[in-house]
Amino acid sequence: MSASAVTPAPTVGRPRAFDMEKALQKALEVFWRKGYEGASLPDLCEAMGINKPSLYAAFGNKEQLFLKAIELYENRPCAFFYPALEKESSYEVVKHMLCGAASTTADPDNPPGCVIVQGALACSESAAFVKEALIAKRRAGEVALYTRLEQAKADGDLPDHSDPAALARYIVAVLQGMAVQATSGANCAELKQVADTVLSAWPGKRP
Amino acid sequence: MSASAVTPAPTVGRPRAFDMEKALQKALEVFWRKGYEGASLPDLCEAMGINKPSLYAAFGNKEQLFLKAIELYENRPCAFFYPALEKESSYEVVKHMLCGAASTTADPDNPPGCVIVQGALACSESAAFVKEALIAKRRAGEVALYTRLEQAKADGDLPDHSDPAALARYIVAVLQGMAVQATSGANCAELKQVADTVLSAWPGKRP
DNA sequence: ACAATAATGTACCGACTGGTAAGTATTCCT
DNA sequence: AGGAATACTTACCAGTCGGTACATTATTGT
Repeated sequence: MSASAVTPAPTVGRPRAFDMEKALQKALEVFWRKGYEGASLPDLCEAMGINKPSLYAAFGNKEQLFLKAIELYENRPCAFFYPALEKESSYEVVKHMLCGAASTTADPDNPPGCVIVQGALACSESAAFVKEALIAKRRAGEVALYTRLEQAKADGDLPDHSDPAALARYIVAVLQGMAVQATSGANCAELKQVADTVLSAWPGKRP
Repeated sequence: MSASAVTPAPTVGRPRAFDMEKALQKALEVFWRKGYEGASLPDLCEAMGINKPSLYAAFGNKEQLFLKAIELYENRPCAFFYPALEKESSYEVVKHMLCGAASTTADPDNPPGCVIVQGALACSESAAFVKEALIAKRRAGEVALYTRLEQAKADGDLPDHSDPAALARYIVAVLQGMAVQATSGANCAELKQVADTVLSAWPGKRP
């Protein structure tokens, strides 16, 4: 499923002079900070330490580079999301998501916010495909949480009158709002206060 | 304070062939849908029904046009926010904000979302001024709500142990998250469910 | 040693970006 | 009627955009 499996390392020819994953990491930082359209090819090349032909040979084009950077984002900085679904109670699921979002979106070692939110929120028609891809990622997260909360309701963890779809949408809205707050300069402690506010009123059972 | 007061309508010379406010309304729609950088001058001119020299003569440049469009946005589609602060109880303040946001960001007659959120969330350096201006607008809203919730606490509307700053940040995060959800395709009913979820756990007194 | 293969650096491409110079048309004031 | 003032239209500007052609360099297999 990794890129090297799709494009196996060639045995002949001049070897690549840069580390693809490190370059992708640098590209992610640029897209994260500037968005898909705000990140120019010179921006990306400078950060990645390569030039345009190398970028195109290794990653296809700007759009494919972005999609690969998003894949890396989901596996590294944003790796807290799907594992949180495995927690035993809905309270802990939500707690891990909210605290993970607070830590990640306001991490001083990374650009502020969430690239899946701000990568292509409002953009020109030429970025429509990327915008739709990010919408799909956001919806997938919401659906996964919804499914988990359905199970919590079936388990008796959430009360009978609760609406898992509405709760999932609510939590996802808070996560996305925290990302916006991070780009506005909110720090981790401030975002954790938001998380605590949500958790203090969570209808599910406590651990 | 309006533009016509700063630039009084001239009594001599060829009269302007278009309605400045209607043109500004059209520009707002383009910026709302595409963001500051995603909206090109041909996009804006076509929607406004004028050509570039007329745009520059009437509005200055793209940046000033954007700032004037945002001003219009605050006075029209987003006019619910500051009046909501006048409501008698913190519950009603928050209710009006959440319901107003649900109606505005998912209004089928307007682009989805909130231009103050998505107008310049992640962008290139050349849009830094616009980005900072939008951050300031978002913070101003949060501060205004914070001040109102401080008063609610002093009034005994909110419990003594409550933290108005954290509550204001929480509500603003939900509002911004709702805007992101609207750009992802959420409709008004779905966003109202988010609003209801927040309101059902609001710590303030009910009307 | 030599072909085959692949990555690199340079230099370029057409299209588009925000912005403007200059000439023309329309109005008010005298 | 004529001048002054303003807006409109056309055509253009330099700079940047994403993307690539081409020659060069570095490696492997024979």
